[in-house]
Amino acid sequence: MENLDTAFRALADPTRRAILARLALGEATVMELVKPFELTQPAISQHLKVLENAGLITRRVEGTKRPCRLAKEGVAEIDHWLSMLRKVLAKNYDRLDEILADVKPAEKETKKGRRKK
Amino acid sequence: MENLDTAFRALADPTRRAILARLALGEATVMELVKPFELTQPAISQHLKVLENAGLITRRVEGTKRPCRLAKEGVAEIDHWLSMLRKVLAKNYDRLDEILADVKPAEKETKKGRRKK
DNA sequence: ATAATATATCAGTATATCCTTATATAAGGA
DNA sequence: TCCTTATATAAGGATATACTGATATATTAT
Repeated sequence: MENLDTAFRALADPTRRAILARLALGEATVMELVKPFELTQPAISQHLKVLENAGLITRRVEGTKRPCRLAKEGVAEIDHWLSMLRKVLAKNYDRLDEILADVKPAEKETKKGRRKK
Repeated sequence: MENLDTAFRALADPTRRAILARLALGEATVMELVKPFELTQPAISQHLKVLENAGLITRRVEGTKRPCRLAKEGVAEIDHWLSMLRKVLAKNYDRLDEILADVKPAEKETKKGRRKK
């Protein structure tokens, strides 16, 4: 699942998350996305490339502008993977906790008392 | 939000996602986690450190073993951030689409016809 | 004590990432 | 046509990552 690699790596950068957050408000051109940051235009363009490759945004051509917007599918894919963990944590975890709660008191004496020095 | 950086970066590696998937089935020790991979034990230990720092797993001490398990909170945090995008994409996007559908036909003539050469 | 097992840490290396400046390309307007 | 604006790409440097093999540490068994 190399696509998830790309997607999660894309989300690992605060600038890129901020860009996505901005795009959540609606389309924006590259220069509009540059403004709020103390970064150069090439830097933002490179971030946008990363986001596009990750399937998290799409771009239209409008004259010399390239308005960007969020891509449904990309977010959905990530979401899908996370839902696996989410389910486990929501449903099974409590039961697992009980199991462990049972195990812990019975835990083999760990001899911490006679540690050297 | 430096924590989200760490969390998403942790998820960007397929080995680490596989480890999490394994832990979704229940606790496992380091050596148990090493087995399924063609990686050395130090490699897995390093991945576990990354996952722990990201708040995605926790570890108990049990004799010489360090059983690992998923950490609810970490997943929740990521989930929380993603829900922002999810909401936008689920609720507002269609409306945005309509707006853009309106704009597009009115889009300024882009003169693609007279491109050089 | 000594050895064995489970795990962590260190040193080194290859590759990737994030930024910058400089430059290329493409469209729109004078 | 020439100039400007919007964006992309290239080159280079600093830092981070993902491994490996070697070694350190802690716990348990003998």
